[in-house]
Amino acid sequence: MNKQQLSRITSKARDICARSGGRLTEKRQRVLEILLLSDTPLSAYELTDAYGRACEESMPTMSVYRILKFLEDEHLVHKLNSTNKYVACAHIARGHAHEIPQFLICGKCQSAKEIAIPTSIVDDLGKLVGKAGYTLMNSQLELQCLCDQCSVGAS
Amino acid sequence: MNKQQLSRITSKARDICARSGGRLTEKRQRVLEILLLSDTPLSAYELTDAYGRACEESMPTMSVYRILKFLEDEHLVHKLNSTNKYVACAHIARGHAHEIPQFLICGKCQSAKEIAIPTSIVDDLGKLVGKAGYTLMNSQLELQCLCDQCSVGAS
DNA sequence: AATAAGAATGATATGTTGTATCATGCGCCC
DNA sequence: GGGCGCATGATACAACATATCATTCTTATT
Repeated sequence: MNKQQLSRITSKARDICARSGGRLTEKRQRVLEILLLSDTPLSAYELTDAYGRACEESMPTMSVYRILKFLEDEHLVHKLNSTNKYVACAHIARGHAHEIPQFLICGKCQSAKEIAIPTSIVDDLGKLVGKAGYTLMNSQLELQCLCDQCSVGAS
Repeated sequence: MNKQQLSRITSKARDICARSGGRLTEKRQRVLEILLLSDTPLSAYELTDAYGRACEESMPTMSVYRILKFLEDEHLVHKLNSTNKYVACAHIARGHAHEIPQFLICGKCQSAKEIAIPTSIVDDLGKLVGKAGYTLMNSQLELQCLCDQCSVGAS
């Protein structure tokens, strides 16, 4: 991702925050940028370290958690429950559809790709859940995978 | 669950362990029983407490973790990654098919129901994942739901 | 510009989940 | 019954997360 793309995304993110009455402060923006530039999801503590390296000044982990919560509330960041790590939303630049995010997580290189679940599968799941006596409230799938690159390397 | 059902399941569990060269010791069996009798998934620390209450003697949490690992390896217990809690496998008594488990977790009463995912949905997911450049290695879905009972209560 | 209100961040403590490691106990086989 | 291996206990610590109160920064209003 180049600088231009990054600034386009953060600018869009700023708009999204403003619309909900929030503010994308410099620290919040830096945290978001670190996640946008990272190849893999990061834990709150890894983010704390990365922030320290990137900004020549440290941030308490507590603040990182608060900022992550803010960014999650604005749908700019997602949390991976299976790994306790955080990723930037892949759809900030384009309309930001608020679809339920699905993640493919490579078990080898830890990369995570955000994809959209087709309506048909969601519907099938919903029916299945209904037959079991439950109602689907939300479904952020996190699928344990191997990415093609790691697949090749392991051959 | 009555005593007869319970002993039928633990007996079956003992067979499963024996077949893989393991032993369902008294402590392992007690931990399994606590999970079988619990209405909701339990964390390792909740299990430690429950064990203490049920058995008039305490067990170090470390041992609970070890026992949970053993039971997981024998496919007698599953871990819910989204909540860091543990549930007894719902299929111990009947052949124990080793399907990929799927869980419906009620956000209100915390109950978790283990269901089987139809092959068609798994296949669809696999294709989707393939198109995204990944290979599905394993898929234990944990769907955030509301159970019918809680649904009614909230009306 | 002074100031008051509220939002954002810092600092500190503590709770929760999980792993590492070494010691001890216990059953089983020869 | 002596030794071997598996199971458990005890202790320490690492990683993830929240609670709470203090401080600083923004912004609106006068």
